Amino acid sequence: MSNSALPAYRLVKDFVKAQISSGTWVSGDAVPSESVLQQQFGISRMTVNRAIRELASEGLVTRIQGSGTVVAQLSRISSRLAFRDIHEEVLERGHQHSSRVILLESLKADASLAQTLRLRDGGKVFHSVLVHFENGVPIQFEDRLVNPSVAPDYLSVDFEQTTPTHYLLEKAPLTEASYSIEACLPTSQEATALCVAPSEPCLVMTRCTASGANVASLARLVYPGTRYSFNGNFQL
Amino acid sequence: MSNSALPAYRLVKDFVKAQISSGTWVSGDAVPSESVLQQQFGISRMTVNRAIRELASEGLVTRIQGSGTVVAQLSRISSRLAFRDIHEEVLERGHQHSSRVILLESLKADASLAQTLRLRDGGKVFHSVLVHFENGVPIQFEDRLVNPSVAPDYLSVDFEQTTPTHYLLEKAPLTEASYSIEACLPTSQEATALCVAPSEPCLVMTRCTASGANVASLARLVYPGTRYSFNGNFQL
DNA sequence: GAATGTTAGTTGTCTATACAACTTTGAATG
DNA sequence: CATTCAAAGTTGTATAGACAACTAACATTC
Repeated sequence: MSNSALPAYRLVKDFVKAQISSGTWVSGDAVPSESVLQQQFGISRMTVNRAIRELASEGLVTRIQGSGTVVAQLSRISSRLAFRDIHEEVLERGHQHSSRVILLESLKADASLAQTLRLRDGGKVFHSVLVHFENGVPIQFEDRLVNPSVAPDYLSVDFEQTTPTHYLLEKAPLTEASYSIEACLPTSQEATALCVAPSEPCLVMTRCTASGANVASLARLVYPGTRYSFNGNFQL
Repeated sequence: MSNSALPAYRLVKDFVKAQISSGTWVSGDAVPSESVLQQQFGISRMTVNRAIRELASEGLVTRIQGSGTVVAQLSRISSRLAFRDIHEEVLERGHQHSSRVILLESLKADASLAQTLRLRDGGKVFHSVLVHFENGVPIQFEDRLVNPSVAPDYLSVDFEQTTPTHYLLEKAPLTEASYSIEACLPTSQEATALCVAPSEPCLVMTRCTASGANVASLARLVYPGTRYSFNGNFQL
């Protein structure tokens, strides 16, 4: 079923990967120069260059102009962690998604909030609180603050039809985001909304997203510990 | 301080990125074909090809051979989550790392464990339990099962000098890993070792690593919720 | 020995060209 | 109308060559 004829640059990549994953070459070892690989494989230097350049961008080797290429330190496993819109995520599992709006309001920013959202002190901020359900079971509590200059009509959106994440991504292209994942106990409001005991640990993601120069939104996403986990995998 | 002369492929990349981050081009929009960009920038097609190919590997655009290139769905933020050796991680924060070995033993695998580690039923498995400290404060409880065929002398290593993660990475090049992050209550043993109340939520990472055809290790890493969080960021 | 210049080797970038593989469109055919 | 075929456009891969930028080792000079 595998492609009978892999492109040449893939052969070079796979060869180097095999040396690394078999332990033949270890961290710090020199990778043959482009001209050596070029001759060994009987291909042009540009093709070798592409292969090794891609390996470098994948973090497997380190290149130093003028010096050479070495096998990278693999002490840090690095894998892509993806945050999908909760709506899409649930649908992807073949389940049904619904949500309930608990609160949708406008409030005045205090000093620290104004600073986080890069607004003037006392400026208006939109605030939404929702619960998301997967097949009728509460799975995410979403408490969100939104910069009005990014989404002026945020308060008039029907968030039982579309999610705040989806709406915001449409209104303001995402350019930057930072997040933090912790384990916390839910507040009493969160425990009630998620139908969990106040003593049950929850995964809490705090996420700040920016669009260009504006901070778009600050969200606190609470997941019941027994019903949700972040998963991922890494492959050489 | 910025490079006065960026290479041509970077100019093309930055141009396309700017269109996306400004919202001029949105998800699904067609990106100009390579020949169009080639003429607009007055450069060769290979250079344009490199630029767009790299954007595709970064997930910003989607290419379909024969059809064209479109702006990708950005509904999933994807950022690299790195797992570093706890020792390096603590040092990187400028703090001091130490660890205490609680248990180091050999045991017989039951059926389910043998299957997970891809061993024969009843085979020998190494088992280690450690606590890691950051500046003397317990920060990670590490319960680990190790495949003896990958690290035969695991039991004779001094894990107050080196960490299991570091040792295993040296003995067996990592080729694959999968992980899961949850919020749980600690077991009584974990609570005691981490000096936290049994009711305090903890972040639990379960991680399975493989080296070639062998499953190398299965680890349960427990972090006190109040002292640890996973952080990351995304940038267009 | 120390400083300087030279040289060979390496990676970084770019070009012009070529052909293959695939998609889409539209024309020709039945 | 439906099918088939052809053509144009797009991306995927590869080449041979060129020059720039940088590093490391060596030789020369002071």
